[in-house]
Amino acid sequence: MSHYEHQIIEKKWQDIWAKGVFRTEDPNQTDKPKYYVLDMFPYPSGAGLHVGHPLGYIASDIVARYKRLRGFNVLHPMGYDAFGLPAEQYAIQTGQHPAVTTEENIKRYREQLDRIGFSFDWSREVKTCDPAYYKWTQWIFIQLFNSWYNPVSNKAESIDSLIQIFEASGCNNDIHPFSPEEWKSMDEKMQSSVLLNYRLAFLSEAMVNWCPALGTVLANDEVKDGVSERGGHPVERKLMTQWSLRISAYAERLLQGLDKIEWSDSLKESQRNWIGKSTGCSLHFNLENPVGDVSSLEVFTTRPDTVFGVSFLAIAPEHELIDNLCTGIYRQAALDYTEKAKNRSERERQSEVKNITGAFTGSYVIHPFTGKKVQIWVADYVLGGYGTGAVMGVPAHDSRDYSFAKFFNLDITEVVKGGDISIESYDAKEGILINSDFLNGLEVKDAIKKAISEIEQRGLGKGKTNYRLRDAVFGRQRYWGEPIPVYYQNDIPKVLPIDQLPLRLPEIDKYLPTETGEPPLARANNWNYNGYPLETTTMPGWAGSSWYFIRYMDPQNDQSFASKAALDYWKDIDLYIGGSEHATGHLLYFRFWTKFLYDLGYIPVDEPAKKLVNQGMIQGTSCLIYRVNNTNKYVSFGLKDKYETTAIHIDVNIVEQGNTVQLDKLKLWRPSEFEHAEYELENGKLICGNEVGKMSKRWHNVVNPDDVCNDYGADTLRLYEMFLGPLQDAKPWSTQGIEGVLRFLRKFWRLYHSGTNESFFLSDEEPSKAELKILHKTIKKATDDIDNFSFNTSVSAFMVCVNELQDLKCNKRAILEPLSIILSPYAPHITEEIWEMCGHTTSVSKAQWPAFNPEFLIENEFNYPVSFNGKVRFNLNFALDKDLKEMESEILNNEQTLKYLEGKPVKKVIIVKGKIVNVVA
RNA sequence: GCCCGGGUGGUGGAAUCGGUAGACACGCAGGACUUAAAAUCCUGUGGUAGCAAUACUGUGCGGGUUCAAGUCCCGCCCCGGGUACCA
Repeated sequence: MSHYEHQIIEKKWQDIWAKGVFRTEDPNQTDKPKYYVLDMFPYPSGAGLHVGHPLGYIASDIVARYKRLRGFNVLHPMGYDAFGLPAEQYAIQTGQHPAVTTEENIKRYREQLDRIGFSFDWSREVKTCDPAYYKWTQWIFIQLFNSWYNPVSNKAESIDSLIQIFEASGCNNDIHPFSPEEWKSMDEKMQSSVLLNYRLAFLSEAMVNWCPALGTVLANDEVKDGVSERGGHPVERKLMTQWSLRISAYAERLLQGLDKIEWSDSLKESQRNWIGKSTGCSLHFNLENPVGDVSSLEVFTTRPDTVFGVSFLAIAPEHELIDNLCTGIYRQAALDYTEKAKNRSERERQSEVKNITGAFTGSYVIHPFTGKKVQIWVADYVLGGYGTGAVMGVPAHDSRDYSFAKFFNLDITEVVKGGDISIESYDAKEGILINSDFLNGLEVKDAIKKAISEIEQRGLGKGKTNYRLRDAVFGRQRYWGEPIPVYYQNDIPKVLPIDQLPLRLPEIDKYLPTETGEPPLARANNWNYNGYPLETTTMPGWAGSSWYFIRYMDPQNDQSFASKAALDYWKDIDLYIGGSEHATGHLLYFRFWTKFLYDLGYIPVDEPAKKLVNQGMIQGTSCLIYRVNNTNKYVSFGLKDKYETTAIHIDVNIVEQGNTVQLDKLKLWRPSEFEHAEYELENGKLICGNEVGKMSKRWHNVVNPDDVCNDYGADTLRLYEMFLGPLQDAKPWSTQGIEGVLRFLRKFWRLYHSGTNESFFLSDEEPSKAELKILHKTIKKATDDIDNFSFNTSVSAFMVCVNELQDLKCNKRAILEPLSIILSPYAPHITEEIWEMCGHTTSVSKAQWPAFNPEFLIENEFNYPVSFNGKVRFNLNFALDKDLKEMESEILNNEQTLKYLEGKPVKKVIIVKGKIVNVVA
């Protein structure tokens, strides 16, 4: 074979690899260090993979192959996040079992992945919908149910330890304190409901995001801008009894843990914002007229220093005392307002943020320090679900309070110097306190401390930390998810015994809720345990993905979720690659479950992934053609402004060079529309417009990697996706430039084919200094670039290397064999073929990464750019160890120097060794 | 609004520590080989002026630090992503 024929080579090696070349080594049989590189596993959708999906997989595969060459035992698995809404929606429409369609999709994904030449260890594949897998997801749920978060030891512990505390010393929290005797006298149901307030998996009545169109509840991260993330359906708030996970118990540790992991700053920042820690204090304002036994309103503030600037109190429309506080002539108007505010949907409230609304309740509180009467208002900018649902209004130093006070003409008292409160509020946390009695003259930071200590001393409140992070709703009114292993004995929720797992998903006739509105599982026959009804909601999509990285370590184990030996060897993920869209969902839940399992001693690490890299999205480039309105005529891009036109998306696969529509293919694509249409061309061509956006069927801009593999080969696809730009950046897909990569591989191939009739030939001659320099320069660059995830520049380094070796007509084995090893992580098929032609009988993936020898790069001279006042004028060659004084005099005596000095005296000569010379005149 | 990125040729991008801006690739122009095409190879390619050597100019805008700034500092403009009445 003298030509590079990618179809033949790639098929050949993929078949050989499928025999288990990339099987992970058993930790007991090897002393190699471990390296765990993981991709976020895909949801197998019916649409298959597009060219954007493999981007991260290619990067991780390069790292995996590189680490193997460096002598690591690499765990590089792949699997499927296989439970989820789309399969179920499809089942509802077609009646096909989601397990069947999911399995078909997985098969197609696998074929597509195999064509790209990934080195996954498929013997470790996991599927979250497999009962052998979800048995352990259910097992973890049971552990969560059987645990509570002990604030003293600051970790999760068995619920039994809490029961012991209750039996020995009762409970003295503010909400429902009880004595040991009272605890013992409670019946089972009462005890169970008390314990539910502590269990990490718990049943509670809570405000949830209810999506009527999907017929299910959604977690906070599954709702974007008031609509569901999947499908874009409206979401409303609804009070429901739901299974939830107490992630809020881990808020502080999830925050602290970020400091010790190597994740991108933007991603850590998203998680910090989502956790939303704020420190401040609670503060009680006594009511002028107490309501029953409630004598005060509690607010939470991060700015207790501004307490002397309070000119009103504002409470949320959901506040529990609202009915009691609305009094006198203001009562009706205030209640009307409350009712209206409560009925507005989340979406409306969000879209009308700028509108200032509120109503005076007619009630007052007494300012704890000044003794003055302060009005209580109800306002929808105060949220019922955060803090205490009540805030102190300090218009001078909070922009929302400021707009509110301006709108309703309330007092604005400046208490921190630094701004101009006649124009806007001064929110900054710096300045000197004024008009504030005992705080006067203090800096804000000190004033906050002083105010809190004063508040605590007078018994008005306490220093306090609040988190925005809410507990995660865990039940879904859906079929296609893990059944929750819970049954109800006399209405008391109990978890199934471990030996009853997995609790298999039952067969049902239809995948819809029952006529009475119960979840689909209620349709199942005999859905009970020993006659007691089983839970009918299922787990959310993120349950299985919260721990899958552990299962890959020991995927077939049926005694435990992974053996201790496997866990101790593999520990955590060294490199995790995936999209940033999971920042506040999956990546938070998976850290939470890891910390939980760590607390119970099941795993040896409390952070799942040491390093995380977000690959950017590959966007689609849509192609648009322009139809003249009310006609059947289409005009080329440059002519569209002459008419009133409508842009129409057409299939990108019938467009050449990014903008030339192939008319014959267009007519075949949609004959009814285009076969008999009229076309106005430019230079004989129909030119289309372009638009960059998400790659999706809807815009006809999906490019299938299979097509690219057919036309150019998997090695070209791999190199090209890496060459496009930095891994982390978003970039639109375009095949402009892919030819260059194919050309590079052909050149590379030709280096090894310098024999007669371009047959394979390598010379065993000693390589020259120049050849060794090129090779070692490239080894160094390739090594450094993989460590820095700078794959685009290493591809260009390979191109430079091949160009230079070609110029030298290099055909030396001592150069070209190591070159094929360092290229092999990027272009595994062509390098396997060449490695075999070189006479090796084992895979190039079993070779050793060539050692970099810096001696070959040592230069003894350097061609210095000589600049005058910073402008480079000419170059001079000097030995690198030359005496600087001598250099200086030689430069100054150079005839060109005289020319550029233009007679001016030399002030200074700066010589930076091996870099530059600058003459200052 | 706030937080995080980013702004460099016709295009994707490079410049990792403040030291020759534009590597590598695409595209384009010209040429070689060929009956022709494909493939391959060679030359040129930031802008302006010039036959050329060369000169001036040039990394979003305005200022600053420095012998030297795409890179550092100050002020602004624009683009992308995240997030929000979170007190």
